[in-house]
Amino acid sequence: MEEIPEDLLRDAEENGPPASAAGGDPVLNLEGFLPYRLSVLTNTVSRAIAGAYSKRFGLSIPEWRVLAVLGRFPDISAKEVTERTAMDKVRVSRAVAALRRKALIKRRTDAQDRRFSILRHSQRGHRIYEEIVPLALSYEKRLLDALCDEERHALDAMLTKLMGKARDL
Amino acid sequence: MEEIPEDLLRDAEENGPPASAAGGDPVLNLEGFLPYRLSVLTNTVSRAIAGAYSKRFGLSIPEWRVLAVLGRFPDISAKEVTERTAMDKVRVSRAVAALRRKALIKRRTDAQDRRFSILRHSQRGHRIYEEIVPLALSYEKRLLDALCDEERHALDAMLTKLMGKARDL
DNA sequence: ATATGTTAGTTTCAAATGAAACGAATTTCA
DNA sequence: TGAAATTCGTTTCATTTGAAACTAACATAT
Repeated sequence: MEEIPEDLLRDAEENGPPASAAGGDPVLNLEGFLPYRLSVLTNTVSRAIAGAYSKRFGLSIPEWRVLAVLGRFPDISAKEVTERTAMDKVRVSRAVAALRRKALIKRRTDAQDRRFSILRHSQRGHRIYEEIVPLALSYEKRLLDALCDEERHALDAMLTKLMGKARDL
Repeated sequence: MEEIPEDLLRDAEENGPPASAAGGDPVLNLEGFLPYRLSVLTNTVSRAIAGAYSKRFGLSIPEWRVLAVLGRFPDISAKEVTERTAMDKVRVSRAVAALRRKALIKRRTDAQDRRFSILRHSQRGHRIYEEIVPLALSYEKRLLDALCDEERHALDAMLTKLMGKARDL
């Protein structure tokens, strides 16, 4: 791994800051910090979903995402998959390779521009997709049970606004 | 890397599903699927923050989180850091090692129970923390500019509810 | 006391990740 | 034309990650 010189592992300074931040020092409350809360919520949700799908179907999250987007948009290129899944092209390339290895998707080459691939479900891939979709929707539904109908609409709008803002910053 | 047998790389089946999902087949709209939207938003936000802090201060996200939680709760153990950051103990262990290597935190050993460490900022670590906190808060503020005050309160409540629900599922 | 079990934190190892380099196909422009 | 630049997708390589194994310290029970 990495060498850790023994002298650097000793306490670096004998006098640290006071035990509780004194004066008007800025303090960040991690458990109320939006980026942190989003991260924890997302990881919890992703883990739950990934756990279920990887156990049952042997799919990683990137693989499932490619399968999902091809369910809605068959015959698109890897390039378009990257745009629609917000994954980088390396991840997409590897997910596509894995799905092809498992014979869950098929690839043709675009005759007009031979740099582009044309991807779609295989029959097996489509069957798995159709098996997963209700599970995914059910999980989302149960998660949204935490909110009333009005809140769900508000959340929808807010996520759109936040995403727009985040893209700008 | 991994061998991909040539025969598996060929199209697995000649007849896939129809180009657009026919009949009442379940279709999942990825761009409206809550777990996916959360993931994209979180990754966008995390990347923005991580980029700024790693460039300016050479901190990874786990390192920054440890520094952040120690700013609010000095003299806690690595165990308590894992609880307060929602990171697993391996990540915390490595982040703590890295921060000690950079002399940004100090570690003592609990005299009552010598399995526990007692962690706190070094002076340098505290200065960096105090430099980052306003940046973090400013980013959060600008992100929340996308919402009105009422929405901010509603979002706060909804995130709490969703997190509770996600933990249950 | 001593054996068994539990907990805090580290290390190991294999897999996932992403930046950068790359090859192939296409476009641009002199 | 054909040389340079661009784009799609893959591969390489170094870093990050986490599950499992591990060590050290402590707790419990016999």
